Amino acid sequence: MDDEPEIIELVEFNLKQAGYAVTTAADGAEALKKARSQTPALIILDVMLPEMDGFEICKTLRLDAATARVPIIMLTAKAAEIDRVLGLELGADDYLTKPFSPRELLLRVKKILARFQTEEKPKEQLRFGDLLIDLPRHIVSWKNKPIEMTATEFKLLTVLAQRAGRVQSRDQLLRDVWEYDSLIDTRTVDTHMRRLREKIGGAAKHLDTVRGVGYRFVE
Amino acid sequence: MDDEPEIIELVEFNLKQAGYAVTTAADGAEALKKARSQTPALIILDVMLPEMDGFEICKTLRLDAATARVPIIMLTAKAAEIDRVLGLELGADDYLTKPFSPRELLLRVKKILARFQTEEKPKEQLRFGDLLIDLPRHIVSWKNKPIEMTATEFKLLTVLAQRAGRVQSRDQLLRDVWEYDSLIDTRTVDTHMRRLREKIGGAAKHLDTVRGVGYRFVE
DNA sequence: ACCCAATCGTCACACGGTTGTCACCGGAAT
DNA sequence: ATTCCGGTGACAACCGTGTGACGATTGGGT
Repeated sequence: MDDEPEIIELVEFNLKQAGYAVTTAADGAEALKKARSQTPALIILDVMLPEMDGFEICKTLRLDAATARVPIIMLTAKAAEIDRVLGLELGADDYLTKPFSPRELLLRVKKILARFQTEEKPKEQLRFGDLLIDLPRHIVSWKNKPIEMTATEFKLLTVLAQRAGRVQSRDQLLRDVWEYDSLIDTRTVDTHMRRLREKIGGAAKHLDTVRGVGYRFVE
Repeated sequence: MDDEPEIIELVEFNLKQAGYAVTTAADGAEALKKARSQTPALIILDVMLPEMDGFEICKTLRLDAATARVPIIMLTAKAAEIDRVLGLELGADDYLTKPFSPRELLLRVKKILARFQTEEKPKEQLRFGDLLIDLPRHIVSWKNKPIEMTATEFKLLTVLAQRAGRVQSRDQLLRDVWEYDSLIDTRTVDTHMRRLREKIGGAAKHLDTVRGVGYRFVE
């Protein structure tokens, strides 16, 4: 599902060669329609598409119950987009940066399919020592005692924990936690970090401030 | 990474002769461990190995995110194995049948490295001997001990290290590190270089002053 | 419909670390 | 010998972050 014919053909040829059944789509609308009716085992999606871009399609696929669980591999030209692609907002399962080799493509496809066939879902729980974050249940506990927190605080903690070790700038956090771009002050992040730290008590040692850069969850 | 000492030596000698940095491993477990910690640019793997055979190692390397993208050349005695080696299941990038000539080995190595250099992602880590710069984590360590530094110092070090070997003028550094054009004195760079050198201690040997021109990171 | 509590975004203030600048000095280049 | 350039120490201004408080909004309960 791509705009550039050569890339479509390259992907299609190699996957068919390897024995996979392939369906292609010329634009976003067609892609969504086919994905919904056929529920494929895997979707390969180019970021650059006519009309609706790959990001939009990815989000839409995730919202529809019929396709929400189908793994998605994104094709992107920019390495800078990787974080966003794999992040919460889009939730792609893997990516390939153009140009890529056929072998690379097949490897990714095989890896993703293998992972999903063994029912290994994206993690539902994050554990760091005594800190436990249960995503579907929306529960955080410290030393087996539940910690009350608001939805925003939960999401902030989740985003940081899922990128454990990597520093997240305030802008990045605003995008991923608040989900719309910087209509709000970046200092708001500070306030929420403070409230989060107060509430999680001892687990606050996981929340690092990296001066001049942002915040980081350390294990 | 081979069992037969002569072959290991042959490969190692010839690659070093050609200017490549080589690490060897005596068995599969050691190979996996080293591959994971060093993430080499290329792995040469003998099919015949004690304990775990080359096929297993190849599969394991492909499954680990740290080594999944590293190209692999397999050494095999049997021409009949070639299909399997290059096929999807193993996904090696090339092979050599024993016996092979040093010239042949070098040709393959060169070819594979050239192919893969074009699809490399921007590096997340820079390593120079005992000095490690981790960009997403925003951490610098020397001999595995973290070094505290400010955001500006980190960026200065990063910019220099990413252009390792090439001299950067003070103006260039002001543009790339401070990101706006020379509202500040070029001598400010000197001060930051001093502070950086103080903090990174032994690693300061990497930071060269090129009199009359600027600064350079040497490996 | 009304009230109350909880949550959220913003602001002002304070403090400490960080940063840019300068003057001075020693050594390299000519 | 002289000039020029980079290293060094000191310092004041500034910036970034933590913090307490406040008003707006929301949502649930009565």
